Amino acid sequence: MTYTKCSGSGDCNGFFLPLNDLMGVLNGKWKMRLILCLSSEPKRFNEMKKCHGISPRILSKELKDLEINGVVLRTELNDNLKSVEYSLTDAGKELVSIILQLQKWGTTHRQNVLEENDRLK
Amino acid sequence: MTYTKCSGSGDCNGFFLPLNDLMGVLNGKWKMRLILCLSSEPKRFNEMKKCHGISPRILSKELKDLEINGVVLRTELNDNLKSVEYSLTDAGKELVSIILQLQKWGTTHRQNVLEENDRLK
DNA sequence: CGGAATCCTTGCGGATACTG
DNA sequence: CAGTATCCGCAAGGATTCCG
Repeated sequence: MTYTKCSGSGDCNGFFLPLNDLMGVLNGKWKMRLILCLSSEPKRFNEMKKCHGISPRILSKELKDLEINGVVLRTELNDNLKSVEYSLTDAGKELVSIILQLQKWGTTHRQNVLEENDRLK
Repeated sequence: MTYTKCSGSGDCNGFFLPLNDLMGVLNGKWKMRLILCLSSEPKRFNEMKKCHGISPRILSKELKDLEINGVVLRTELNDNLKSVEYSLTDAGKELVSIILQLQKWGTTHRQNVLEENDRLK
């Protein structure tokens, strides 16, 4: 698996397979947000819904996706309140640190772009 | 800016702002791929097009987005061939290492999920 | 409380042909 | 060679209502 050659029609598909997997896990508008949201502490369905202004249909679907992909753990609490708690798996916690790096990049980078735009005026 | 509290209607919006920026930069189906594709060496328009099977309209748009966000640098070569070279900026190169971490996560994680599914049979 | 069902809109991305 | 222009389908995401 080489990084340098990208000739031919689909030579680099093998190289991008793991990235495809990754994007299948983090795709969409909400997944990274939800992961960060759970990074501090486990939360219940309605807690997350209120926080982000996400519709229940989407939230349910996204959490299910994350659960299937081993990022999130769903736990039904036996408190006679039918409440459910969502938390991060170990794999999910590994993702957090990477997402935080991306976030940090976003912060400093936004700063740079803004300064650049100022300079061009 | 606290990580732990997420109560109220939109308290955590401030926290997620940098993530929004980041997702504006990396959103869509192609951006991360293109960044990785350029990580080894600068490439020209048609090189990238052939490699990924991406339509010219999308490729053009994606590259323009990446350029605006300071990830990619567009250089017109003076070789009388009207050829254009795309390369990564320093900010873009910083992104590569993070994306590679995500990719690595995808690899090991895919493995785990597959093993888990085998175990359940 | 934690969802499922239903309906609807938007815009992303693809295909193709064309241009300077 | 490096894009634009035009058209189009589909799926992601949103709003709302209902259910156990």
